[in-house]
Amino acid sequence: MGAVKGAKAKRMPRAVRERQMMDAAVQTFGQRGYRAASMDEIAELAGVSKPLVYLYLNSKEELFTACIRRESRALIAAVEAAVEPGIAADRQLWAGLAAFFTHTAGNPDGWAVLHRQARTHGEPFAAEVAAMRDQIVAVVTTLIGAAAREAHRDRELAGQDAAGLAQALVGAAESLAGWANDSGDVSAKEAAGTLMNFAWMGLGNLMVGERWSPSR
Amino acid sequence: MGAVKGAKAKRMPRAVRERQMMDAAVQTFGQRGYRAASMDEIAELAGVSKPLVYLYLNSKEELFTACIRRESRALIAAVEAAVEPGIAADRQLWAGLAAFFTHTAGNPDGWAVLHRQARTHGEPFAAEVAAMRDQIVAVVTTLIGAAAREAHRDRELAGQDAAGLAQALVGAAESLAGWANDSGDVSAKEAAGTLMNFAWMGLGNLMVGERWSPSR
Amino acid sequence: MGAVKGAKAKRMPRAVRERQMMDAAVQTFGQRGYRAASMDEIAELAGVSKPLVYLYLNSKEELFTACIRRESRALIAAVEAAVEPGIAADRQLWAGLAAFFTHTAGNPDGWAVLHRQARTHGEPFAAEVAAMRDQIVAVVTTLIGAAAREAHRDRELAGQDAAGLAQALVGAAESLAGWANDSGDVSAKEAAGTLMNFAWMGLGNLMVGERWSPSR
Amino acid sequence: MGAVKGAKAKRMPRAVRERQMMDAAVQTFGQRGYRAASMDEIAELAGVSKPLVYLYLNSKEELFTACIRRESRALIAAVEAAVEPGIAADRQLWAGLAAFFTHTAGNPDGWAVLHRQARTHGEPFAAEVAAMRDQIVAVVTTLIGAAAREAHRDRELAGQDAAGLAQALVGAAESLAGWANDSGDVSAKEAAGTLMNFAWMGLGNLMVGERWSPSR
DNA sequence: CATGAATGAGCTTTCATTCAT
DNA sequence: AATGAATGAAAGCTCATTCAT
Repeated sequence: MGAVKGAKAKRMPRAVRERQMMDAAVQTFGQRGYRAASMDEIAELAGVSKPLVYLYLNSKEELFTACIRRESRALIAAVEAAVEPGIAADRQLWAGLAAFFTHTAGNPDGWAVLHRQARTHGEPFAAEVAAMRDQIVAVVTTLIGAAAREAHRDRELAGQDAAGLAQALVGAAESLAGWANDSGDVSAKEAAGTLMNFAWMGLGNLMVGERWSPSR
Repeated sequence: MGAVKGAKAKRMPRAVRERQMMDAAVQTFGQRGYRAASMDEIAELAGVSKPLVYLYLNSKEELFTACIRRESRALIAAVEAAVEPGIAADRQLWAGLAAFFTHTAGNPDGWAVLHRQARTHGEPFAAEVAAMRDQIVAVVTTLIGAAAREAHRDRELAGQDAAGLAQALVGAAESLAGWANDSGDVSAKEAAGTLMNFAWMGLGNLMVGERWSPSR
Repeated sequence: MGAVKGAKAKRMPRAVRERQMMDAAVQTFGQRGYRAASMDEIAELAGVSKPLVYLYLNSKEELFTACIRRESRALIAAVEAAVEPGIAADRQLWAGLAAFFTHTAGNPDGWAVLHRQARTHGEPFAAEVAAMRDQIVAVVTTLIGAAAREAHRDRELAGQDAAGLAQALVGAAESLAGWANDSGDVSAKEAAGTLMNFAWMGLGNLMVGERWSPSR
Repeated sequence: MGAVKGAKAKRMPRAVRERQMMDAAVQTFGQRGYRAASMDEIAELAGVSKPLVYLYLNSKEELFTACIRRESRALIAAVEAAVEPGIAADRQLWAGLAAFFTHTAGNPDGWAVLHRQARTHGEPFAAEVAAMRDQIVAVVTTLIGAAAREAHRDRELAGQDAAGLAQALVGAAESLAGWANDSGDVSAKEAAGTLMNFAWMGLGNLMVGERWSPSR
């Protein structure tokens, strides 16, 4: 993860070459940032010449956009694959969060591209990432809706509210991820547990000793 | 808000010029990003020549650092001014959050510098903003501890727990602030309310219709 | 001499372009000095764009260092090629001096780079040229030692003495070279003759034991 | 020597201020070189504001020229003061050389300005230093002429020859000075002695008509 | 007598991008 | 399918020089 094949191998099929380039690009964009990443560096890391990068991916902007799309799809796929429909809503949420932490921890450059770089560099890219966020929000909203119905309540949360809550959840997750990494050895599942405690039970309940647990 | 005096006025005292330059820098860095912002643009926006910017602020890096510091101080000051010691912990938290959202909404470029740009562009700057964040997290941790004691419970939250929760809360707030600014039509008080609902009550309670309210 | 092909010829192999650039650089550095020479001027004189100069030679400092090295090697080679081992020491010395004056006269910009510019602009460059000078001084020291032995005298010049005399001789030669170039109308052979007259008649006496003393 | 008064003292007579500026300028030009020396640095070292430097000395070029003139005069004066007319020519030469070594060793920045910087930076300055050199050459020529007459020889050395010899002498002196400094503790008088050994024994023979020739 | 404020012009360096092969 | 050669444009930074006070 992170390291990219540098060994020169000539005449590879286009799809393979393209993947190598995107791997190199994600790594470079994630670590250096959009502006600081140079096409030279990306090409060298991918083990190809610069004109080839342009032949396949047209421009720095398109390359960055392609990276955002690829990483978005991968993240969404990881989260969606983890959520088992049919089980209780809170369990689904927990599974989704765990998958989110696992994927971002195992793919830090991709996550950096999505979370830090794409939102930092103006309209063309921010829109791209907003679309992905909307998809995640939709998943969360659905889960919350389902939970509300489970609770036998007609009054669902309004869309705006759900969007805000999803924002807060992702922000809390990001923050926890950074803190957990710095504090040493907190696993993705532990982080998901902590976050569920916070999000599902609320501080008010936590303070009177209640806890959320996956095996509740 | 954002707009800077463009009218050329010659021979101003250094302190005034410096403020103009920093205003222009915050605006430019916040909107374009650290790399994309050019010293030319900053100078022009400030209504001075580039050499003067260098004479007073030495380098792009120092200028950016100065912006981060100034905006950090302003944000901390705004939050601390809002928190009235002595009242109930949840009310204090709400007041702090409201001040936070108010300040970031009224100062979007400054907030972008702190939240988006400074953390995206490497160690010298990230450290600067991390220090400020730690100050805020410390305040929140204290509030959560106080709230736990108020709940007349001997069993306090462990230090680690409180710290983790504070991290999650601050992350959620940061994320919401960006979202509220972008969405345009969410007021600071609404955002603070949403977050208190989420954080204090927990999703579990929200879905069965309970709400947190400041006038509880 | 000095003039460089200005005719634009596109797509030349790297080695050729590099030589053109170095030619232009030596000319420009020699005439303007290190600081006053601009990369723009060098690139234009070489008939290429500035980025190409940087692509091949990395920086002004490295370019200057490369010039010093190339000119050093050329000068040493010219002198060494002229000295025929086996003939009398004074004839060897004369041949070396003549070659030295011929080379510097035919290559005034290169000589200016070595003698005037490199020594004037700080450690990185001065060290480079000092190494070359030491090589020449070593050769001359050896010659003087050999001459002393040829004089059938048991009392050789002490090592220190020979080294000091070599220093003085090389210094005198360097000084004369600059003067001969500036005066225009002094040929290399004339300069070599003048210096031999001055130096050898003195050395001749020293080697048979005579000394000058203030209290003579 | 070298260090310049930095203490601020207001309202000094013009002559004093000018001297302070020139001291600072010589030091800065000598150490940094003409181009690398900045008027800012000179003004600060002199303890005055930049406009004052311009008021008194008009421009960087004029300032540099003034430095060259002042240092030239000082060097010439030192040498001329040491040469006692009436004593033997070789003793006079020795006295002059000793004074030269003493002055340049005690005034390294001034000597650097004359020997390294002035000759390195184009016409306006090179001419200035050439004039000084001519004066020294004239002194040496006179001495040699006197010596030739002392030797009861009618045939004097031609002017060109004398100029070349003076060049060689100064070059040898410079070279020896550098070498002596690096080798540790060779005093000005010792250096002068070594050089006289080298030069005078040679000159002595030249003046009685001997010549070296390649076909000897 | 002395200076704080200010700038036009130029420098080194980098980068995204394109030919010609 | 792939690349070595080449560049226009712009960015960060510095400096000699001048006003207005």
